[in-house]
Amino acid sequence: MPELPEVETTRRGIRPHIEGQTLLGAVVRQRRLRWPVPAGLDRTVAGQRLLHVSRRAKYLLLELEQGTLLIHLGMSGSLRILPPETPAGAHDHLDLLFPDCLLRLRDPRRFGAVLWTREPVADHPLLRHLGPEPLGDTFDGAWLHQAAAGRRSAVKNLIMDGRVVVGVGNIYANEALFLSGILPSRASGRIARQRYDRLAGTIRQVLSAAIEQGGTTLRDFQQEDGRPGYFAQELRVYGREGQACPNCDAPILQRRIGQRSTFYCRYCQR
DNA sequence: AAATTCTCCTGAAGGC
DNA sequence: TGCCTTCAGGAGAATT
Repeated sequence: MPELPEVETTRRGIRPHIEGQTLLGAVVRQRRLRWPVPAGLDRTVAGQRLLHVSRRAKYLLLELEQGTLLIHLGMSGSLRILPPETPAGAHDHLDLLFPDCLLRLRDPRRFGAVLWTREPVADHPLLRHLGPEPLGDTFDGAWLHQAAAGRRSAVKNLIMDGRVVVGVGNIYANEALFLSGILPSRASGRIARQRYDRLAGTIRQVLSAAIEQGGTTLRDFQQEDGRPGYFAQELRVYGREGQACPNCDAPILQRRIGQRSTFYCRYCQR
C-alpha cells in the first residue's frame, strides 16, 4: 500500500516525463473510485499544459493551467509512465495522454481518488485541514507535544491523525514508535516532551530512509516493477509477530490499536 | 470536542 | 486443487 515514501517516489518518477508537457486528453475506463472520476475529464484537461507535479500528504497534485488534478493512490493504486497506445488491462482506470507518453492509473481496490478543482488547491476540502508535512520545517517534537496535550488515546493514533501530521501510515507508525522506544498504546498526553522530540526524529528518519531507498530502485520509472519502497527497507517490527526483536531478541507482539495491526516489543518500548 | 466505529473494495492468505 | 472465509488497509463519514 502506498505510504508517503511511495507517493513521493512516484512523484519523482513521473515528473521528468510529464512536467511542462501539454495534455492531449484523458481516457477514463472506469469512473468508480473512492469518489467518481469527474465527468468530462477528457475535455477538461485537453489542451492544458502541466505546470508542476507536486505532493501534499499522500495526494499527488498535477497543476494545470486552469486548475489542479488531485490523485490519491489509496491502498493499491499505482501510476506508470507508458508508451502511447499501450493496451490497458483490468483495473486500469485512467490514462492521461501526453504527446510522447501516457500516465496510467491502476487501482484494483479502488480506494484511490482522482479529483479536479479550479480553486487554489490548498483550499480544497481534502487538504484544508491537514497537518504539517513530516519532512517539513514546522514538524517537530514541540508540535507533537502540544497536539498531544490532554489527549488520552494511543500515541499511535495521534501520529496517524492527518490533522496532526500527514503521511504517517500504519507501517511507518509502527517502525517510528519502535525506534523511539515508545509503546504504541501509550496515552498521547502522558508522554514527555523529550520523548516527542525523539519520535519526531524517528518519523523523519524512517520516511526519509524509505524515500532514499525508493529513489535507488527507481532510476528509470518506465521500467520500474512497481515494488513498494518498504520492501527495500528493513522493517524492524511491522509484520514480524513472533520474530525476534532486533534489540533484545524477545518475540515481537501484535495487537490491534484503532482497528489497525500494531507490532511492538514489550521490553524495548515503554 | 475527542474518540471510536463504519465504510468503500478486492487480492492474498489461511483453513479444510 | 479448489472453494470458502478472513484479513488488510487510507482516510473520510458517521456515530457515540
